[in-house]
Amino acid sequence: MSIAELSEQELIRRNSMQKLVDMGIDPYPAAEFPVNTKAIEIQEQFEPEKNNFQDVVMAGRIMGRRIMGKASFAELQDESGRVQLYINRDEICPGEDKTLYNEVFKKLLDIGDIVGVKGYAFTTQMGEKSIHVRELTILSKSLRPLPVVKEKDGQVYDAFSDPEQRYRQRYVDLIVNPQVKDTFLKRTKIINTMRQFFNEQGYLEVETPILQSIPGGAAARPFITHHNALNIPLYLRIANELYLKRLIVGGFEGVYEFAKDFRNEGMDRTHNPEFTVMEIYVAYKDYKWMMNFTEEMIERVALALHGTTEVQLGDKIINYKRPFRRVTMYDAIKEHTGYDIAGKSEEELRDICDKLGIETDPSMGKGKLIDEIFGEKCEHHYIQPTFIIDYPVEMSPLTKKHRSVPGLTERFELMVNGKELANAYSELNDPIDQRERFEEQLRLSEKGDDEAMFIDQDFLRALEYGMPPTSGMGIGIDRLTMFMTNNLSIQDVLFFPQMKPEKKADVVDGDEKFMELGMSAEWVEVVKKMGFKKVKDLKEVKPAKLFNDLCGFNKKNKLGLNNPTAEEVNSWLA
RNA sequence: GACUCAGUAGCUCAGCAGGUAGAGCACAUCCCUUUUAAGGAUGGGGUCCUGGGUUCGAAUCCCAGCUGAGUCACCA
Repeated sequence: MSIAELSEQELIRRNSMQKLVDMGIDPYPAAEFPVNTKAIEIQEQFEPEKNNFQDVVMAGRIMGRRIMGKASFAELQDESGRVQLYINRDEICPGEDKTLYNEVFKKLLDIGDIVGVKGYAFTTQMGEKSIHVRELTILSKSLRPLPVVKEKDGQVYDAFSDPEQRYRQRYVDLIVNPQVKDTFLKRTKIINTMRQFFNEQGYLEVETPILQSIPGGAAARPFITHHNALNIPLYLRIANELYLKRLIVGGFEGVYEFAKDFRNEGMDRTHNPEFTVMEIYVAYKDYKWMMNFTEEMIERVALALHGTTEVQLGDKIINYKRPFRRVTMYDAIKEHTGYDIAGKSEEELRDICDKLGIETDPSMGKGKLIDEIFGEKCEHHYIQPTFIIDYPVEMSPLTKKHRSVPGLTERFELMVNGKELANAYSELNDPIDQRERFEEQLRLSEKGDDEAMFIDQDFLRALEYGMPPTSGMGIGIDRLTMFMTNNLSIQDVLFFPQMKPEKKADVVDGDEKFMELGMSAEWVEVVKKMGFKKVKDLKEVKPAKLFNDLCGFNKKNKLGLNNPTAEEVNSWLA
């Protein structure tokens, strides 16, 4: 990287690093630095009268400094939080040589540097628990200035808040915004709580293929890739449902997977092209059992995270205390539109849609029409956790037909805050019925429904061997995390949300290419700083304009260079 | 994909009846007490997102593009 591209502060930090090296201090030492205390332990457990923490070794990042003559304070931040350091010149430099304090600490260290300290805990006159530092070790020099976020009385100043930068440079976001770190700690706790719940029941955590030759188990546009050795197309999975069911056929009675799925569709605050779903399948159960299981799981997650079932979400409080309300889809539609759609034909449904002001198109079948009515008129009303049950068969090609109501299936979706959180069925295990449903999907596809499912012949073969009655459930982990951590955007619960790639800097011609034109090195730097990255770009400018701009730049930036003559500039561009 | 808003110093943001680019923090030099959004003094730092246009003159007005956010469309 050429000097011209670095900011003043970056140059200063690089110089500081070089000075450290010149003093014989390695800015990136290799040796282990064994730590015995975390910041949070000092904050929570240090008591002066107990005289504990008198021999601590800590490491972390310097997040703030207050330098006063021969004593200073600094904020050390480790994974657990922050603790104040007290550094006294004559203690870290007992002899005549005060270099470590005056030079190394005061001048060469910066906010963002990673250091190790040895010392003892004490309380300052202001009453803050702190570490009295006896020994200071540089563990890693930081070459880029970190945003400095300050806070007083809960008020945050100069927050690092630009969403683009926060998502692109999540590492910076995590360093300076503690609530961000907290969200991700909670995300892991959600997953751990669920995993523990499943393992207690003896269910088996499994892994199934991400690269699939038939993208099945859901209706969505897949990402496509190509396998060279086999010379076949492969798809990134849109769901893992069909593989988990194959394992139930194989004799496992409870399997689950935390799975990344991929869908090549639009992105917004609730959709990312790759996202995490947990799917679980349990043999000899039905969707009623699964409802109880699901609400127990979710209540448990809420309690593990918050110690209560009541969780803030935006301006609402969601109460995850079970049992959740259960409403059939028909009742939901009756409740919010006044129409009883039981037994209605496709034509009648289309008519109802017209009356409700819902747009339809001819490719929509009965199921799709009902789905539209529910989505437009009902879904957003279900703020508190509610199971919507018994979906029309047309919308549920993998679901067993309802045991008593014709035209419906044994399916539920869990709605929270007006959004789908989980989806579950009594799984269709009748291979003849399943084949017919797939063929119906094929007809929909030919009719123009581009999200209809493919037929997976091997899956049908598996069902023909016999799958026990099974209930399965899938739950969006990203969405669950959003609900449980009060984040309204999926980007805030993914470490690295998908972004358009940053424009990579244009390729820059080497200095020597410019110098071949007859330019001196100092002017090459000026020309590059003015934005000419290639010799070619330079040649496109009129010599007179370049001459003017060069002299102007020299003057404006007080470079103090001797201006070239117009003839010289002419000769460069010749 | 459509519309709306935004892009100015390392960070947060002012400046927009067009007339020499500003503040706070951060940074540098100096003073300093166990200080805490530390304080005081001085100073350096900018392709005002990019490219066109209007104009004697554009950060500011107009057009196009890039990136992001929001709304909608699409989408379990």
